[in-house]
Amino acid sequence: MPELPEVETVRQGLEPFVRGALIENVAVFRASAVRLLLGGEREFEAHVRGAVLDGAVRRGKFLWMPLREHHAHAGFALSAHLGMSGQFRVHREPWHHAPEPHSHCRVRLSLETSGEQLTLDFLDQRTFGYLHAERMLPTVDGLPGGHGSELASVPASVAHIGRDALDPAWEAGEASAVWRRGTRGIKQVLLDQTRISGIGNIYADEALWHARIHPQQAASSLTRPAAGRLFHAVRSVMESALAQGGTSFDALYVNVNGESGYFARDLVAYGRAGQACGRCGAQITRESIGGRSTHWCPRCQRRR
DNA sequence: AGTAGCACCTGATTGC
DNA sequence: TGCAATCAGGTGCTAC
Repeated sequence: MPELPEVETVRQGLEPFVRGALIENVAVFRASAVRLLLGGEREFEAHVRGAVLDGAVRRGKFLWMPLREHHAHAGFALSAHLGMSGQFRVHREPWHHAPEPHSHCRVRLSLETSGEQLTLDFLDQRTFGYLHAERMLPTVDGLPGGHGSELASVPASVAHIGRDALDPAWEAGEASAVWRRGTRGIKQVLLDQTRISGIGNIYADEALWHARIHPQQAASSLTRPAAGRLFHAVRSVMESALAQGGTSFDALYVNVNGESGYFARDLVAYGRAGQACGRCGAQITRESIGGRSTHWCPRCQRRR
């Protein structure tokens, strides 16, 4: 569910609350919502309790909060993946005055930051998301590991993913060289987080519509101009969505204050099967590709 | 090495 | 009304 614009909205929302915040207490309500190298929620709790968070960083759909260099926590981060339905919610009340945890609340943290006591909940209906306490590794290229930090390091579980779709130092030519490898259709390549990180099912369909490319066109056959159009379409769609706080269809995606995003109004392909294409008027088609429902205009996105 | 298929979950909606 | 089937923003492991 949450793709790059939604995760970035969450990151920006968390940032002011978690920079310099001390984790005073932790409660894990569902053991499988936390991971640790050696396992066990007790160990997770012991690991993060007493740590000081140093801001919020994102690469692709992965989020993390580095732990400030300080005795046991040096070189570690509290990382998170929202999966299909994860969310962070900030309550500006201390632990004992915060609302009863929601039935989907998997982990609750109490934070102390510049004199204010906060309660930070991690909710996740479908439980594909998780929190993780893990070691930071240096990035292979020495470049900053993620959006929101200058540090050239990423959590171990993030090390395998590709460049962030909004990485300002990434250029269309480099991206298309990465995409062209292999035999799959371009949509499946866009969803492969090792080739480009941050795109999910909504924005893949949206970007392909804007670039007028058929989702099943072999990635290896993309012309240079088509790859360039796609690269820019990915960025402009993601930037527009971010400016509107992301796409919310229901309560499963909201920001840290519980507010929805408004990009659903601007979707031109995703979820519009049977409706008229906004460019040519043909009916938008929907079909399953690689196990994901895929929407495109059969007239202006031709396979070549 | 690259790729397809499936497992991991809960809950809302659809159809009989 | 009840119940089963289907679908949903994602990732990672396994077996080819």
